[in-house]
Amino acid sequence: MALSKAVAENTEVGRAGILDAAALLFGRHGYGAVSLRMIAEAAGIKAGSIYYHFASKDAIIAEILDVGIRAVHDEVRDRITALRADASARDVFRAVLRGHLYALLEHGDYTSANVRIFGQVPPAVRNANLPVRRAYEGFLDDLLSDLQASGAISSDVNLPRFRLLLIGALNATLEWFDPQKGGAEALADDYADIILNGVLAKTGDKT
Amino acid sequence: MALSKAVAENTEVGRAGILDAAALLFGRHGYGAVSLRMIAEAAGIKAGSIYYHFASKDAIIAEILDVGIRAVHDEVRDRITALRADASARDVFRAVLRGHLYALLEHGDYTSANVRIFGQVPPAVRNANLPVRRAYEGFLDDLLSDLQASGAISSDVNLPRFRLLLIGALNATLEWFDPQKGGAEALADDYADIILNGVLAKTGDKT
DNA sequence: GTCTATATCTGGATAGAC
DNA sequence: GTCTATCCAGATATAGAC
Repeated sequence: MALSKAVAENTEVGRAGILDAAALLFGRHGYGAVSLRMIAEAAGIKAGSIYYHFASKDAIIAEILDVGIRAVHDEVRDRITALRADASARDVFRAVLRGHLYALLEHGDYTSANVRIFGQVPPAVRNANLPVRRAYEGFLDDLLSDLQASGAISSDVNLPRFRLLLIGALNATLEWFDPQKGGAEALADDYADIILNGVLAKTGDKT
Repeated sequence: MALSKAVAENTEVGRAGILDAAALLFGRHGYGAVSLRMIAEAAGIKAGSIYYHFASKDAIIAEILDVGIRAVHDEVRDRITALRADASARDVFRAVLRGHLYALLEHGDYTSANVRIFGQVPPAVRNANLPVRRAYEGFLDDLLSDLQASGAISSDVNLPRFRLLLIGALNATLEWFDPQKGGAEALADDYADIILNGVLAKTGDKT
C-alpha cells in the first residue's frame, strides 16, 4: 500500500483536486454539460464545499484556461531551449509541433479542456484568458519570424496566417487522436513533413 | 412595400423559420447556451409552439447538423463538377478549399453551427450525424486519392492523415475569420499555396 | 398553428451547523 | 474545510384553449 490516499481513492483533496476534476470533465463533456455537482462528486466532496475554494463556476474555468495555455507554452519553450545551437529549421519546427501536440494530447487535461471549451465560455471568461493566449501566440510568431528572416521559411509565406493554419490543424487533432494508433510525437513529425515540404509531388523526384 | 411579411419582420414562419433561427443562435453561442425560448423569440413565436414542429431540442439540432454538412458537401461537389476536364491538380485542390471555406464562412449558418456545436451535443445526436459526415469525408478521400494516383500528390503523403490536417485547418478559420479583411476565396487560395508547396524556402529559388 | 399556463427538473449559489 | 438544507432562476416539455 504505497499509494497515497488520494491516488487510492482516485480523488485529490482541496483546491487542486477540484481543479483537476473540473479540467477532466470540462474537456470531455464541454462547458455547459458539466455541473458543479458533477465536479464535486469527481473530487470526492459535496457541491456546496466548492465555494470555500472558488467564488463561482466561472472562477474555476478561468483558472483552468490559463493553466492550459501555460502548459503548452512551457512545453514548447523548453523543447526549443533544449535544442543545440546548430539545430536546423526542420529541427526547430519539429520541436514546436512535438511540444504542442504532446502537451495537448498526452499530457494534461488542462490544455485539452482549453481547446475544447474556450469557444463555449462566457465572454468575460474568454477575455480574461486572452493575455495568456497572446503571450503564446507572440512566442510562436517570434520563432517563425526568425526562421523566415534566416531564409529557412519562404518569404512568400504570410506568417500570421500561417500560424493560424498551423495552430488550427494541431488543435483539431484533439477530436480524433487515438494514442493506441501511434504517439503524439510521430504525428507531429508527419505534420511537420507535410507542412514544410507541401504535398505536391516534386517533378524531379524519383524515390 | 414589396418585402414579404417575413422579411420585413426579420422572421420566417413555421418550421423553416425555427431552423434558421436555431442554426444562427447555436453557431454563435453554442449548444448549452441557447434555450428554446431564445430560438422561439428569434423566430417570432412562443416557446411552446416549437413542439408543434419538433419533438425536442435535440431533434432541431440533429436536423441542423445534417443540413450543415450537406451544404459544404454540395458546394464542394458542384465546384469540382464545374471544372474543365483538363483542370490541374492545383485547380482541383483550390476548388475544394474555396468551396469548403465559402460554405463555412460566407454562406450558411448551418455549416458553421455544425463545426461549432458538434462536439457539444449529446452522443446520440452526434451519432445520428455521422453517416452524413462520413459521406463528405469519403468524397474528399476519393478526390485526394485520385490526385495521388495521377502523381500530383506525392506518394509519401498519408492521405487519411492529410485529410484530417486539411479539414482541421479549414474549420479552425471559423474562430478568427473576418470577412472585412478579405474574402473566403482569397483565404482558400493562400491556404492552398501553403499546403501544396510547403513553407520551406526552395534552395534554387530567386523570385 | 400558435397561444397561455404550468408541471417537473436541474442549475448555480448561499447560510449556518459542525 | 466540509457538511446539509434551501433559495431562486431558468431549462425542457406538456396540456388544453383558441
